[in-house]
Amino acid sequence: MDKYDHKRIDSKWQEIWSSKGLYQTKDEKDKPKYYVLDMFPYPSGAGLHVGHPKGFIATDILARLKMLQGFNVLHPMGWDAFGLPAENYALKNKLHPKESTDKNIATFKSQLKKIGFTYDWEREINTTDPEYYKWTQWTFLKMYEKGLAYESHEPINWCPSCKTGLAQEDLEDGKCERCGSEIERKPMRQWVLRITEYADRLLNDLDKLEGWEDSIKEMQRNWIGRSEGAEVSFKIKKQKAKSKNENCHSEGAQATEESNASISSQTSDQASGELKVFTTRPDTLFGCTYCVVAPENQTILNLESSISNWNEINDYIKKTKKKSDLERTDLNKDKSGVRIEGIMAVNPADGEEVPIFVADYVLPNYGTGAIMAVPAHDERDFEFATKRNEELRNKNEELIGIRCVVSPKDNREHLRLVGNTPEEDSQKILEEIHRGERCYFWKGENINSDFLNGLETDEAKKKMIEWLEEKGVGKGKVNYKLNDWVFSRQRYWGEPIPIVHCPVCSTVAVPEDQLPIELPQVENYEPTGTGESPLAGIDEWVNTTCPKCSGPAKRETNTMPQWAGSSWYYLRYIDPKNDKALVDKDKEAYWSPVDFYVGGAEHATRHLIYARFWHKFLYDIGVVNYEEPFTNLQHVGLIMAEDGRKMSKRWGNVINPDDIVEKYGADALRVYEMFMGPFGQSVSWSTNGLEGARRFLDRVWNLSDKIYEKMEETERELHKTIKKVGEDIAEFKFNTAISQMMIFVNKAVDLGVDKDIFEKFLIVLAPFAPHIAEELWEKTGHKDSIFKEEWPKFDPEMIKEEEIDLVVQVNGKLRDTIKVPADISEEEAKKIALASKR
RNA sequence: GGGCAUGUGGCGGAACUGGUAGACGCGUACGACUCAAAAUCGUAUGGGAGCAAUCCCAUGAGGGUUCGAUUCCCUCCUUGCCCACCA
Repeated sequence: MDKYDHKRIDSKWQEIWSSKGLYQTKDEKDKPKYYVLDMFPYPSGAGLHVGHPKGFIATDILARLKMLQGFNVLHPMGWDAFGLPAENYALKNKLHPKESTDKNIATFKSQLKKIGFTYDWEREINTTDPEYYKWTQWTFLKMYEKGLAYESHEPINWCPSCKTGLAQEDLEDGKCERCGSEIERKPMRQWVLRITEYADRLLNDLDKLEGWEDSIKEMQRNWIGRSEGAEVSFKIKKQKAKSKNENCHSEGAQATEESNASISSQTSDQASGELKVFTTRPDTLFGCTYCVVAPENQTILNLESSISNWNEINDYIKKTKKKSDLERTDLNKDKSGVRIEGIMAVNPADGEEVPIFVADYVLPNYGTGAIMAVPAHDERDFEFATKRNEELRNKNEELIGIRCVVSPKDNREHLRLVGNTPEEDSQKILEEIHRGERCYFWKGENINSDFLNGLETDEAKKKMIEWLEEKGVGKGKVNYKLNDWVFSRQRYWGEPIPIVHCPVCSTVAVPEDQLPIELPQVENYEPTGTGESPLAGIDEWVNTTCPKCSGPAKRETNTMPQWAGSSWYYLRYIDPKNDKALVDKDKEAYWSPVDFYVGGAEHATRHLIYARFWHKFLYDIGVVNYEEPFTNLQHVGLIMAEDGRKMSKRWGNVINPDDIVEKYGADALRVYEMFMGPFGQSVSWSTNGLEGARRFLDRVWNLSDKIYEKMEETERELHKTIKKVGEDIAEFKFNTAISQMMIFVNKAVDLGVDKDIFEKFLIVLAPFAPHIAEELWEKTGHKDSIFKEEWPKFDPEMIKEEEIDLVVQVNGKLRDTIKVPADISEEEAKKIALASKR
């Protein structure tokens, strides 16, 4: 007989599938739909390595299973071709991004086609196609219309090497995620999307996403970073001339009492402003002994005239600016800061005047950029106060108070929870806080806090917020770590932002019927580094007329970030050629949402948050009918090189799927990648393992020549296999599915099979190894594709074990193993066991 | 520092809601076929004791619950990922 000739078989079936249009998806609305989606790749110059197709193989298996189960399946592919990586690659290789992108797409596509995917290439999309990005721009206009897209001049993250502003999400360790350069903070005009408006919905709807892995949901929760607390206003007053405390060179605790004594002393100095702070612990307001503002905070700049040591403050602000983000967030670094002389902040709770510092441990872009410091109950404040006090003590000046207002509860369980050894008791901790030797930031009971005394933390918080609101000096407030999305890039290779700047009408949206605003062809597309995009240099494109007044105007030259086009692409596959709408309503209603989405975990806090936000917006304006885009989400584990490192040109350990397909066949690659280990886990490539997969296919091939008679034992195994493979694919447990198929084949080789059993097995195998399955299906006498068949049903009777081994143990020791009927009752089993013991 | 994972033979990994740990694959050893090798097929393969039936030990470490724990609980350790002065 002939051998399994994978080269002939692979290309034969790939041709047949494509010429017959087997995988072209029709909108057959009488059938149930199933939408399986891969995160579309950006076509880099390096081409695919063997790790890329792993996720694609998985979705392909799922798609083929669903086809066999009678679903109308949508399984599309496209290209995320805009953005920095594509542009940097083009720059490096001295090519126009358009040319290099097209070339790379061609390479990727040919590589993918060799693996035999069910992609419907009629629906291929490309984010750089004007017919596609027309709708990206359209959505931007809608957001602008609703006030969700706005211009801002706040300092943002700037990558000096990529010469563009970046979003919070584009940083890694304070460095540019793409090139690793240290990020600078640079004030510049930019477009920003108000994603924070959706923060609560993005957070709360996570609970509805039962088909998402918990780890990814948790990452999103942390990224959104919701915290409840209060915003409190401190009045700013001119500092009185140095007074009674001048002579006080005592310890911190005593200084605290001194200042306690002055609580009610009212001054007649004029208030010269207000300092707003955010805190999650309004219950500790009575423990506030100073305030800190971030160096970037505008409040201090406005108070220049009242500040007596302005030069010193100004120096500090300048120094901070020079620090990179990395230096600034370096935790090991001592907390630096300068006291602002000449003004004091008034604690609204007790009227006490407390000093104000500038310090860079307070971040400008969280909360109000200013805090109330409670050193007795916050680690960072404690560290700062302790450090300052050392200096102050040397200078014989008044110390910063460390005032305890929360007493740990005298409860062993509680103390253990908050990280204290059981020997420590609350009294001892309390004494230490009082002496200013430690801080305590967990919950407890309020003391030294006037009307909060005796209340537990949660109640105290509530009461304080009520009180603040009543007095009009503060309010309950929720804050997020999530920042609004910095949406403009000063680069060439992105969607132009459809806005016109008119000297008369200022900022004007481009009317919808003028979309798309196409990216002009230019000679020089290198970034300028000036804060303007290279588009600014193209006069004939920049100069336009104002849509409102028809006067001369200039186009917006910033472009959108890479994440723009990928935030909604899954909707476009549903209706890729529609020039009237982003997506047809009926088609959207049929196909949406995506049933299963597979891609890298690195997108958990970028693409997946952006896409959810974009989708919710489209929901709000009635474009889509469902609030969440992806029902099930599964992340792919990386494939590492055989040496355990990441596959990379640098290490010379990259394996190209083309070579594997050539040598072992597409089906061997598919089976092996799914058999390597649990799908979500990263595993190292092993050529020996790959050979094992190929051996399995050879055994299947050889089995087709040994079809004789029906064997009950084999038939039983078949039914088990049908059940297990079907279930395992749905749970993405491909490794155990393949293991079960191997068990079946081993049994079939040993005991024999008949035609019926073998054919059913071929259908089960087909999603994994479609080429060989088609070939053998034809060989057994079928004319049509195996994928027109129905997924076989298993007979529960065939799966039941008739007898099971009952293990008899006495005191944990194995005494006997006896065969009993599988459906035995517990009592009977006991009887038999007891009888056998004797 | 916080969050989420993770830890099982020489290796990748199985083990359903607690029930004979090591399925399946790789590797290795021996055997068959061959003049020989490769490929293929067969047998064995966690460690220890024994001629053997069989027994003892073993799922990161240490405790606990249970007739019985890889699985549940507590303490600690390893490795990986994500976040990180977020008030």
